[in-house]
Amino acid sequence: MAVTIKQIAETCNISRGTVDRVLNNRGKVKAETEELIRSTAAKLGYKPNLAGKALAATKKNYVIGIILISEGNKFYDDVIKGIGQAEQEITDYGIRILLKTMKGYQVEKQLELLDEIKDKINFLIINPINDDRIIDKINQFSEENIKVITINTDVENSARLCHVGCDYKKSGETACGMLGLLTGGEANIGIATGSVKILGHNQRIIGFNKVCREKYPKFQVTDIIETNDDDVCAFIETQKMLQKYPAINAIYIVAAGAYGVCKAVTEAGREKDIIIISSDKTPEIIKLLREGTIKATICQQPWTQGYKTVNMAFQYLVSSVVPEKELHIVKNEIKILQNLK
Amino acid sequence: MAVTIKQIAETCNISRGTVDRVLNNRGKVKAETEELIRSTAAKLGYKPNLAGKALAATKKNYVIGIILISEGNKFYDDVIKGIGQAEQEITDYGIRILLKTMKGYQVEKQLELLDEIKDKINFLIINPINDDRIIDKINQFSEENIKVITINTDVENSARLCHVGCDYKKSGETACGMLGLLTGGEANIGIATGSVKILGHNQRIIGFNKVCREKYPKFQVTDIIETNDDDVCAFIETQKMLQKYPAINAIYIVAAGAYGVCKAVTEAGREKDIIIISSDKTPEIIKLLREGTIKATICQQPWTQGYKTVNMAFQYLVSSVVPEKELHIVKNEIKILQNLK
DNA sequence: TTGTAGGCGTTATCAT
DNA sequence: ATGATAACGCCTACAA
Repeated sequence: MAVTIKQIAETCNISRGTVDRVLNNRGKVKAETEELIRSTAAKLGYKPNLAGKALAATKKNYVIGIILISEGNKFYDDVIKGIGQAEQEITDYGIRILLKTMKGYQVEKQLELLDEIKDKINFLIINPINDDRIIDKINQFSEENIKVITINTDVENSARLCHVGCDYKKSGETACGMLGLLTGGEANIGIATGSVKILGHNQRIIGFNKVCREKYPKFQVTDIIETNDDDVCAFIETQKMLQKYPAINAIYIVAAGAYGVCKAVTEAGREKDIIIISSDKTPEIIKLLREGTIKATICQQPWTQGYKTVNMAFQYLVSSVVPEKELHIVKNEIKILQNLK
Repeated sequence: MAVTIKQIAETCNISRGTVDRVLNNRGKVKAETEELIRSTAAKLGYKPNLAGKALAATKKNYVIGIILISEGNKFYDDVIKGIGQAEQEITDYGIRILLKTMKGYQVEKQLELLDEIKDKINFLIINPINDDRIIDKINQFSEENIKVITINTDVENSARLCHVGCDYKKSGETACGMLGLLTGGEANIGIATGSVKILGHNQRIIGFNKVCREKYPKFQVTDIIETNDDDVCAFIETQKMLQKYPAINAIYIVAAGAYGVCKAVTEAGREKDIIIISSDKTPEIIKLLREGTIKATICQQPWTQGYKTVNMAFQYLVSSVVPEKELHIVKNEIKILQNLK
């Protein structure tokens, strides 16, 4: 049987209350008793019991607030499913979830949501815009004992507990590795990114280029276009690119806009001789994989991102467990027609 | 706040004890009170609270027994890691794990372990040999209220609660799909299976052939050899195969023996023109991927298999939760050099 | 057949 | 600064 607070109290001839005060740093304990308790706790190998903590925590009615830039972005569908699963599992512990969503990268809007949610929550999960005002807000929440975890996108130098997301660079590396295998290592490549202003997209391209350089010297990145994550824009830009560089025989789609890119390729009658690799697994991409226009797509475990993040918030609230790592990086998954699931 | 037993008792003007009896089917309750309690429980939307149950369950000192045919099989390393993680998380609930391992498919040995473990455990997780005597034993455990979950391999018509494992057929399909992408859909293929007597291996081949037939008509499966999951045997058989069928330019390794197969290929100086795809992610396979001899490997989430299974056992013991599905199938993961992790 | 009460481990409140 | 006690939700032994 594991060691309990009660046992520590008994071996020290001290009340459970005092032991609790020491072990949870609530103060108001004489230095020597504190010392005694800490040492015997260590000696006996005390580990707080989650079930007990959880039961006691039900009284507190904790709320986890979540802010996602998810509207109009199918990628987040699975993130939200993961959140939902975790939510189900932790309602037993009296913890609720308050989810706010928004559309597009407007700092003002996100600040507004933050203010709106602040006095209703005990923990914040956010998909932050990389802006100083947002960082300030995160730090402020943190100081007022609303701890923060960032999900999917991170911000530098903030007081967040940790970040849960993917390794964008590795995602790009994997895309290039896949393309290397599918082409025999020789290709003229067009890259369709979302925006050169978005860090994650750039990191993917950096990873892609790295593998090009180190492993596939005959890969030639001929052009990079921006889709602005919009299918129409993607369509137009891809058309232009294919006209300008007819030698292109492979395309790496870094972000959204896959449908537009593929439409331009098929309209040009090039779907047989251009190999396309994409990112993430939206309904459109699934369709394009089924049709054979896209050969493979690199995913980033969206469900797991949502699930894990909520679970870490739960652990913190109930057991004051601070995530052991600052970065929690999910896997890059390669999906082809046969393992789409 | 969620509904509790206490609340149901109060609204029914009945003691908590009686409500507990009804809700947990302990009998000895008048039919009409039972009816009353059940209906109000349903009306109020009662859901048992895990934290409460778990805390009460600590007194019971439950033990989960696990029997794995894992010795000398690196695949299980990650399964056991997943089990370990789950174990850590549930010790808080006073549940322990008792792991027994064995080597090779000897029915007698597994029966022996089953007898040895029986009176020490409250739940059984097993990687069963497909034999009637084992099935009988599983049914017997189940009747004596030691419920069973099968992991990685399943047995038909047994009283197991459910099975956690991979979809071997899809694994073979994915391997073929990958090979299709890497070869342009034209190849002379040699298949190196473990044993034609092992169900999972055969299912992989069935899946592989299915995609051949339906999607890659120019794929030709020229030869199938058995490695008996042994590298030396794999080496010898592969040598013979390559001599007999020099046209072979792709190999699908279904089970263990990858090192032996690859050794034969490199010794024949054919590593540049034979594309090799394997299964699972052992240290040898990682090495061969790094060297470029193997191009891709199809994995089956071993960690998740271990983790999930223990968690389901936990849920059953603490909350009598019977798995909602009879089959819990993990994903087939494609790993190449860049996303090995 | 039903009710009562104490305990699982932790925490919060009130009293000392 | 410390102790005592009740409570979280559930289970169980015992009493009625």
